[in-house]
Amino acid sequence: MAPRTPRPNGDDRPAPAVPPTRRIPEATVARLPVYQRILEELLRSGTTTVSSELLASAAQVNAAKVRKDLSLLGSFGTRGAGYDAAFLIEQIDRSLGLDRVWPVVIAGIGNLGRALARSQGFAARNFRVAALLDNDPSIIGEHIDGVAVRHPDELPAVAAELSLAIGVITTPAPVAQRVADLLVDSGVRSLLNFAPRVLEVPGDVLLRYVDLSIELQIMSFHQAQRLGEERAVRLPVIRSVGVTR
Amino acid sequence: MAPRTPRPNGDDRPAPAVPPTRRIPEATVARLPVYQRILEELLRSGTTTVSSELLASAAQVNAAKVRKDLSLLGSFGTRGAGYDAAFLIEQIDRSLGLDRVWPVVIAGIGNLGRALARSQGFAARNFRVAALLDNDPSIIGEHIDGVAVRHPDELPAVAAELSLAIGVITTPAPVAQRVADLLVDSGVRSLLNFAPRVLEVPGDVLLRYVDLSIELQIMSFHQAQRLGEERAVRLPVIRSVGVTR
DNA sequence: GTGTGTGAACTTGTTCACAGCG
DNA sequence: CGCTGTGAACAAGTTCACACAC
Repeated sequence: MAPRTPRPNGDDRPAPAVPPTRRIPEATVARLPVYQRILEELLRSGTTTVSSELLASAAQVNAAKVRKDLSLLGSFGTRGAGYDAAFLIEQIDRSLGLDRVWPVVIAGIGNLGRALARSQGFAARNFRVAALLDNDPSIIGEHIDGVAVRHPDELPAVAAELSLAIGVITTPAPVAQRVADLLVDSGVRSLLNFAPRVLEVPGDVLLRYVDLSIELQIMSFHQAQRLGEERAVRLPVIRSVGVTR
Repeated sequence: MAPRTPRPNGDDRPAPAVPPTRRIPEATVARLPVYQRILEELLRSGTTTVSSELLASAAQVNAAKVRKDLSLLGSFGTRGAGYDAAFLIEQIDRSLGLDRVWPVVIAGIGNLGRALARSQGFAARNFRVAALLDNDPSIIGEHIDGVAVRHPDELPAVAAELSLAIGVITTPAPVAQRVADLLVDSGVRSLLNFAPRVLEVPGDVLLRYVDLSIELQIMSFHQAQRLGEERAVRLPVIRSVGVTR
């Protein structure tokens, strides 16, 4: 399956002399944008210094986790005081690679693609919607926030010109794989897939799913779980030492 | 910060005598919908029996993981043969609570809310878009796929009537918290938040984020990482003290 | 033989608890 | 004294490897 196994298991290199940044675990990377958002809100409301405790409670995580996460980026806090919000934002931005502009291409300009093209999510940070693709002749040529919708066949030319970094797939499921192939062939190395389809891409392409149906199913599980528990509570369960409360 | 700590840390109950189903780890729950989708595609293409190996390669995970995940639901495979696809789908559905209909309310009928309301994600499985909310008078009364858009003030009445289980928040960020409170007060116990805002909800409410901006930032990190690696290979990397910049 | 189901080893992620700096 | 930064303990999740059912 994996054609080019990147590091299947046995790591042989003793220690790669400290990579560009210290190795940041995946779980931490996923939390950094959350801290980022909270810090910005705090800054907007006049707070300049923030403790791990405060950040943690806002992000609904443990304070030790916040400190560990942040310490992976470097020693940016002041003992006894906390972190300088503005400075921390800058450091997180740098660690996440948000100190550059990333050109994004959206493929599939239906309801969702259109909504995303106009969304604040791109505009707010350093993401520029650089290209829009659709194969429907009645849509091609339309402009959304100043960017023209083009036919996928034009992608190779467009990609060369714009050095597209991130592709967003909002096509119907049946064509999602074809579109993914096209994007990958044009040099796009990160794909965000909104189509309800499991895609295959080469090992060096980062592929993430944003899938409404999967999210809903996970919620369904928890909801059902809860129902099960309630049922269990109503019937036997004798609660002796009960902290009735 | 956290007003009603639900289970801050120390769990006191010793072990609730085996819950409804055997305890299914969170990571497994997140993968079940993926297996589900693959199984359905296989079934559609005529396959009736499937091995953990095949499922794994389609889902891009390890075969042992598939087997462990599935064995948590029960012993549904046949040694030497594999799993019966149709039967397995049924079992996963049951485990995920998809053998009931879940009424869903969507709050915020902008570009995204509208796109979701029409989306296949809901229709395909047992989720019924039961209510749509928006406070814009020019939208209220509009029908989307047969469901009328109503004012949030009507929510209490609507909720009582429909026993809404899952709320989807697609409002602008500034009102997201208010809408969340409203939904929670009306008895909705699972929220899917698309607004770029960290929300506070009582401990017994399940809250998940689907956040374009966070997804993009994670992609940015990996993209930057990749760039860094390339550069690291090219240059000798002399790392003295001065961070001139 | 073939492929499941599962203990046991291992890896990753989380939390604790405290030394030490400001 | 307050709060960061981090080693060490712990928990969750993954992978291996193999007994065993078909």
